[in-house]
Amino acid sequence: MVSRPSLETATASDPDHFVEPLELGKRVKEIRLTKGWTLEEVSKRTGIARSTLSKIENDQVSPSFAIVQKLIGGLGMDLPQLFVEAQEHSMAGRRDITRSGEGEPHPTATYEHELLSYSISRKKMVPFKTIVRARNFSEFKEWVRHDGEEFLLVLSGSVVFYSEFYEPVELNEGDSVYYDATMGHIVVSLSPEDAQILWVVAR
Amino acid sequence: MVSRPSLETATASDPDHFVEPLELGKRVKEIRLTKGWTLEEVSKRTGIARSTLSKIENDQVSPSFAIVQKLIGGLGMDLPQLFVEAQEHSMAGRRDITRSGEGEPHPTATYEHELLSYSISRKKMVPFKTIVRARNFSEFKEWVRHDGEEFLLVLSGSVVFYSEFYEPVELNEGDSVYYDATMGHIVVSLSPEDAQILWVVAR
DNA sequence: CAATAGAGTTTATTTTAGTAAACTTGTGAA
DNA sequence: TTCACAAGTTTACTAAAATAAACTCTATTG
Repeated sequence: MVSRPSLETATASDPDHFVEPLELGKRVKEIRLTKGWTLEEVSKRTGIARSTLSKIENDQVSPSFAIVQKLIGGLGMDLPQLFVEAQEHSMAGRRDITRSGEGEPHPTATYEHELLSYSISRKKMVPFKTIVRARNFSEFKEWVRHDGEEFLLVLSGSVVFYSEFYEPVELNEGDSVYYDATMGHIVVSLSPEDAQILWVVAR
Repeated sequence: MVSRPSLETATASDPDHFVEPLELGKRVKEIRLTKGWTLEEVSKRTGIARSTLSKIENDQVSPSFAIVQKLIGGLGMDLPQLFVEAQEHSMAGRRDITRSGEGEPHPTATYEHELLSYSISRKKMVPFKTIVRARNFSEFKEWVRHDGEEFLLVLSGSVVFYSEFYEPVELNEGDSVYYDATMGHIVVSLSPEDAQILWVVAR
C-alpha cells in the first residue's frame, strides 16, 4: 500500500473533477525502458532525484510543472508527445478507395456534397466533391466559416469564389485556391451547367 | 518583488536545464480573459483556490500536475492546446489562388509534379497536381513513403495504385483514395496518355 | 465622498512534492 | 554460498505548492 494519500485523495475528494486522465507514470516508465535507461541515468540527465523519479513512475506524487519540464528535456521529447502519444494514429497502414460517384451524398440547398473516403473516421483531412447549385451570393444567409484550412480545386465548369477579406474572383476548370476556412467563404456557379469542385478540409 | 524564490531559483540554480520555455501563466491568463472569466469563476470550475490561480498566472509557482489537469478540465481545453497554441496559425485570413498550369513545377523521372499554392509556407496541407509518367512498378527503386496522410484523386486517364499492404488497384477518372502515407505507395499510368492526378498531403 | 462590493494580490499556514540516505531485492562473480 | 553491487523502493526530512483568510485597489452607488 502507498504510504501517502496524495493522488488518490486529491482526486477522490474532489468529485466533480475527473480522475487522472492519462497515466503519466506509466508513460514515463515506458519511455525510459524503451531507451534502456535506469532511474540513475535519467536522474543524471534531468537533475531529478532518483527517488522522485521512482515516485512519479508509481504515481505516488503529482509532479510539479518544473519537474515535468526537466523530465521532458532529459528524455528528449516535446511536451505534447508526453500526452498525445498514447492515442495511436488511426490511419496506420490503411487505405480507403472511393469510386467516382460512390461517395456519401450530403445535399444542401446551395451545395450538393459527396463525401469521399467516409469509412475512415479520425483522419487529418476530409475530402469531398461538390456540385455547386448556388448561382448567387444572396442565396446564402451568411458567410460559411469553420475551423481549419481548406483547399478547393475546380473540376468542371466555372465559379466565383467570394471571401470575407478579398474581392470575389472567378475560378475556371483546373484553378485552385487554398485559404483559411475561419475566414468567411462562399462559392457560386458561373457556368451554364452547375460547376463541380473538389474540397479538402484539414483541421 | 516576489516574496519567494521558487521558480527563479529552481531554474537558475540548475544551469544545464532550460528556462521555462513557455509562459504558462501568461497563457492561462490569456485564456481566462478571452472567456471573460474572473479568478473566482475559474476557481469554482476547477476547484483550485483563487489565490493559487493568481500565483500561477503570475509565475509565482510551478503548479503541480494535478493542478494543471484540473485547470485544463475547467478551462475546457485539451493539454496540448495549453502549450502548442502559442504558435499562431499562419493562415489567418489568407487566401492563395493558383491558376491552372501555373503551379510550381517539380519534375522527377517518374512523376511530374505541379505544386499548388506554393506561396503559403506553413500550411496544414500540401496540394499538387501530378502527371504520372511511370508505366511500371519496376521504374521505382523502392516504395515511396513519408509522414502523414494522403488523398489522391484521378483527374484524367487511369492509373494503378500500388500499396504495401494491399493488392494493386486500378483507379479511373473521378476515383479517389485516402491512405496512410507511411505505408509504401506508388502510382503508375495505365491509360495510353499519361494520367493526371491530384494529391493532397497532410502531416 | 464615504460605503460597499468585486476582482486580484499577499500573508500565514497546512499540505504535498522533492531529496538524500537508508533499505530491499535481484543478479552475477569469486 | 556469500559478497558485491546495481536497480529500484521507502523513510525521514526539507523545500515548495496549495489554501483560507486578510488585504489592496478600483469602480460603483446611495
